[in-house]
Amino acid sequence: MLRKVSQSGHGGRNHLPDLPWCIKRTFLSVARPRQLRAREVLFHAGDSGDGCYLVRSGVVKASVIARDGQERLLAVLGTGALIGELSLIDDEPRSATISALKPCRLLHLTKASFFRLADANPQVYHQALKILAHRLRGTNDAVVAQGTVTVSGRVARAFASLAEDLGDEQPDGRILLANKITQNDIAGMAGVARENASRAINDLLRAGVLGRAGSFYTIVRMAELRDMSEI
Amino acid sequence: MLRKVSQSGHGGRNHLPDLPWCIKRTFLSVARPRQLRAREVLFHAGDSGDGCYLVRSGVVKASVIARDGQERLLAVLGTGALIGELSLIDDEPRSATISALKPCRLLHLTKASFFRLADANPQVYHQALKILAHRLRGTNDAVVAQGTVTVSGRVARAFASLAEDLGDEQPDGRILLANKITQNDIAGMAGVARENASRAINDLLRAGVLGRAGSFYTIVRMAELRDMSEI
DNA sequence: CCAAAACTGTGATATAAATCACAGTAATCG
DNA sequence: CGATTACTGTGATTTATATCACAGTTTTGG
Repeated sequence: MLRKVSQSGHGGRNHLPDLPWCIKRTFLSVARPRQLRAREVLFHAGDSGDGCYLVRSGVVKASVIARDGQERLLAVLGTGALIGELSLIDDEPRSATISALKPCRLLHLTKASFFRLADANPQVYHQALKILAHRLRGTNDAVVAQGTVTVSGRVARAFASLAEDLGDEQPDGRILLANKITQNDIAGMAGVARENASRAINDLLRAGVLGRAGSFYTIVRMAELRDMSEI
Repeated sequence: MLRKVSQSGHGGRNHLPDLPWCIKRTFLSVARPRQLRAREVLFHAGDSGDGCYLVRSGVVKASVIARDGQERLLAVLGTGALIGELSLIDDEPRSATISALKPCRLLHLTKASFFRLADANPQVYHQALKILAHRLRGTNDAVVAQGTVTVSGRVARAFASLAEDLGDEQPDGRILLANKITQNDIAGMAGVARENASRAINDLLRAGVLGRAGSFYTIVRMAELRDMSEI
């Protein structure tokens, strides 16, 4: 989880803030543990589903398959992320597929438990609203960016979003993406062809905005990245 | 407001469902009236703002100006729409500019009143969560569509969204868009050049999916429109 | 009611990005 | 540890969409 950055920077896009204490407490008091092996699917888009999950450790991805078979990655989420809240709230089918990128420990909270606890403690409702509002700001921005920003900008945006969701700030200020990320992942998040993502990534590496060690990227100049992806 | 369609069809995208009774009651009990003249701006993106508004009559548009000066239209909203809920919840600046397309009567609900009432009646929280969850599903879809769907598909999607937000179902099943809509509006919603929106609209008119009377469009075959805009 | 302003339709051209093609490199697993 | 599979980089080509140009039409407001 990202620490300093997520707290200082207001501008997070698809970022799930560290869960507020009252939501965390809700989870810890009644949620049931669930394990995922690497590559295991938690649920598919379209499944009906009860309740939501908290990622206690590991990394998952949220994706949808477009009509033409292309996979669009919505986010890569690490420890502390909350997933499946939409179906918790509205009983509609899962809006995305969640699958594990590494082995995960999750906590599952049923709809019934959530509302029982929230009804008893409106703080929980208030925080849940904040979480959704934050996500909504992020997706609103993404819609506009998608139609306005160029390919390199969208690739920059993908990295910024990854930084928020699973970045780890180092002592020297760089942000380490604590998971192997492929060009396909980036392309899927930015909604561009893999080849063009490749070119854009290399531009960022050459410009020194990004760094790479193996297939682990680091973000060297976050501000610049944000600026590029700004709408 | 759309009636039959909004209730039968699950698939609404950017649609604000008719407000549930408990939210409506909240508004009616404590909100203060506010008038807008045509073209008047309620607030700009970036403004700080307290509280949210309910559209009692008239039509407004929500838009953002991209960095390059291009206006992106997020939605055109009619009677019954709720606007400004994000800042109500999280105290962040307004995420979009709201301006009146015709004279409007609004009701303004302050943050303090909202939370006072909601704390006393968790039903209100539950419904507010549902409203945000619904919007989030819509914007999630829009992000994917934006990157996946062709220009004509996005134009179709813009019309579908307008139908949800201010369509009026006629006895013969057609949906009348109860406001003058320009090609610029459609282009701004679809995120395409005006000229190309023009071509796509004319294709839809020729195909008989849309109809037009003056600058009032009607949706003749909603199912087909949805299908085209599907991701 | 007339002039100015805003909107529309459609061709011609330019351009960003997708797609194709393929060789080189790294990762996985049997 | 060697072989298959997955990932990466980069050129060449094609394609969808933006942009330009401009004439015709409607709407608006003084």
